[in-house]
Amino acid sequence: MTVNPAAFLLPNRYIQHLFDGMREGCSLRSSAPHWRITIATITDVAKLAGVSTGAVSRALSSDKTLNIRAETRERILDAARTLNYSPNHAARALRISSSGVIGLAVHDVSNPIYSDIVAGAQAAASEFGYVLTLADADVLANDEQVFRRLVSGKAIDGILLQTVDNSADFIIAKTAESLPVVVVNADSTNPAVGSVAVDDYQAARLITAHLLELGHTKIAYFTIDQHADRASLRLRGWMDEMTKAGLAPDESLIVDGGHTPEDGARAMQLLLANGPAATAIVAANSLIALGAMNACQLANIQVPQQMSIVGIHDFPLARYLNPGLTVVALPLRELGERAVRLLLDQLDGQPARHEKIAGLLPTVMVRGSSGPPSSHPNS
Amino acid sequence: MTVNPAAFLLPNRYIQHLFDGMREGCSLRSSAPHWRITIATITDVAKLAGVSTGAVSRALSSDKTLNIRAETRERILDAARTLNYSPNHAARALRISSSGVIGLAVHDVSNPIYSDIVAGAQAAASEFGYVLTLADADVLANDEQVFRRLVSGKAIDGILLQTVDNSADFIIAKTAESLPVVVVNADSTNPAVGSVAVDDYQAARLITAHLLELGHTKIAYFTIDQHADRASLRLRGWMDEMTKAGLAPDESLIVDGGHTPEDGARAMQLLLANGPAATAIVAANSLIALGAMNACQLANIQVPQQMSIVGIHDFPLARYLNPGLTVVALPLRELGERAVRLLLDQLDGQPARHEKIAGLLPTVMVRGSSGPPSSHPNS
DNA sequence: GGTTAATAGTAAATCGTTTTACTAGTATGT
DNA sequence: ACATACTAGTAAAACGATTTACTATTAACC
Repeated sequence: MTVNPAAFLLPNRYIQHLFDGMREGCSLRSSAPHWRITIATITDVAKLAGVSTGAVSRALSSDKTLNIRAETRERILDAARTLNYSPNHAARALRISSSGVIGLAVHDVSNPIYSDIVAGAQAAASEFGYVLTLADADVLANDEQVFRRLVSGKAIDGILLQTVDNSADFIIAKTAESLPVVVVNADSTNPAVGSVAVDDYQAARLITAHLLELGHTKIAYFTIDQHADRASLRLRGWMDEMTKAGLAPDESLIVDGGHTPEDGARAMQLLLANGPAATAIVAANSLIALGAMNACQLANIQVPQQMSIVGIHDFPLARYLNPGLTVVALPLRELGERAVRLLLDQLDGQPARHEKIAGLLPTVMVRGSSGPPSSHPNS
Repeated sequence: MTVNPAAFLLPNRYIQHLFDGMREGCSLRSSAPHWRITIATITDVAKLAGVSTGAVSRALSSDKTLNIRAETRERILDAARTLNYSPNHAARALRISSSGVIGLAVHDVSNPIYSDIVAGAQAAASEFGYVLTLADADVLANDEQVFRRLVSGKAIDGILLQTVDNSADFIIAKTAESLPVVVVNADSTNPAVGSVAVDDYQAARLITAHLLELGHTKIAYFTIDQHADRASLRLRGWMDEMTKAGLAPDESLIVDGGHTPEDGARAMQLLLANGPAATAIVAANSLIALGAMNACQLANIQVPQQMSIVGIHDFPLARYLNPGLTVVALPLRELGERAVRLLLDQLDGQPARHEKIAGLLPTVMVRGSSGPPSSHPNS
């Protein structure tokens, strides 16, 4: 969310070596006469070095089975550098039938909940020399052409799918027949489809425990209407933690939270209108929590003095809310990274795996929106 | 920022026609034996229809110069449907030397300020049958390999660059020699590079006018340290509007605002510590405004009663802040769309153009963070 | 009946790589 | 002197689409 201050688009230190020796004079067959620089092909390099294209290809990829004199190798490398050669992506992809591109279908790029996943995937992909193409899942769903071009046209080697509900099971299964697929933060029953997930259950328990420690006993839960499986894990986390504390979770404390701030505000109004006197709320996602907090402000209910509100998942702006939103942070960046690794393993021919991110536990970020209940001795 | 409620990943209605007729039985030469479905090539279609591959290609692209019987054409179309054929992306790209992919180099996908641009570009790209590859500008800058693969490898047909400062001018010029380039929300002095920008000057004037109308006379300005040219336009907008109102803009009212919420908070503390008694602040970007608002809360200064704060650029969470942040909304979605159109025009061989988005004026979104000054009769 | 024109396609080159199989030439061993 | 092995590469066939130039066949016209 914050801009990296050191992030120049293309810093000066980059300029030197990148364009050294780039120049004209390569084979001219571009159909677009207005580009001044023509891109060198492997044939240009071969000619300049006085060898065959095969030798160039094998030298540049340091093929061990190629017998070549050190001097010749140097000549080839020099020629490649001089012409600023880099293999044509399409030709290479066609020959080796692999594009070096992986797709990430995401619902809403601007949703802060997903941006960490994207960042993690981006990092892991480029670490392994892959390029990440961000496809809008809605576009994919609505535009058959684009989807076909990507999947059937072999434009991508594999795809990371972020599902929001379970209605896509069939299509995932079908896609997985022609392409490696990993579903992100969802469980997959399909053995051909890999999956990674964070520990939603633990996260819900931890954040509920935080409220219990503050002395709350009447803790409501705002559900999320997406990710059926993930949602039930979070709900169960709240339930189990309540039960463990000797508080039988009251059915009336569970409110339908939707998934947007607007939905969260509605849920809050509902709770205030006819619910029991809850003193705290666990929202199944932070956007819901945000809406709930907003509704409290409109209804003149002090947060956290009269109502503590916490969310599941941290996002960069959460600490700048007034009050700052207490949340449990999920390792979503790591989720994105692991998803890419899983996909690359499948590309290597390994069977699909199902992982849960266990190493990095969810952590509670205490901010202003949670405090002891007003009836509690601490208050 | 909010999730589109209708956004299933791949809705059921999509399933029917997409995979109708997908089946096995095509030519088998996949090197990965664990994928059950092999993708059909144009040769498979030609064989099934009993024609040459040339006929298939020309029929599917509805080549006008092809003389073909309606019956034969039907047979070809049927065969393509049956095999669920879709042209191999790499082969096609190699032959026509155009990938159908455009790159968008963005700094921080998760920055809410940029997400509208991405969404607009995404929409426009897929409208014209292009795929958008989101490249992280930092990765591009740090990883020569990736950049070369994209640019010199012809993996993308053109690139949209979002610059943050002017240090990249040289590299942009160099890139523009081999690829069409459009810089987004920045001015370009290079005639070979296209550019689109919103009306930052008007935006600053409008939001300043809003504060003046409320009765403020001591309006401070928090500068932004990026986008040198854009930044000065915003500053000039504030200055001119102040001057027009007969208020000679006091130099001490201009504070260095940085570009993150943290920077904004620091600027606020500086203003409070030794500045004159400003009653309102125009922040050159909304993240700065957010930080400033946060600092006020920590310093126990009521917003907007004791201090009005407004920002330039709207983002989805702005209305859920407490109080909601008054901003001037920039047509950034349109900016992304126009950038893509400009790039596609350049791909068509048209010269690079420089556009300012004039049709859609910036609009002031009044929320809770701005109000009349306490000393004003209205208050 | 012979020329021209339209119809209905096809054959083959091409895009730029990668990779397999092969070939000269030289060196080694017996 | 002959077979064997090594060195230092090369030639050519893919990969899957597009496109240009061409070819049969039939029809029309004078």
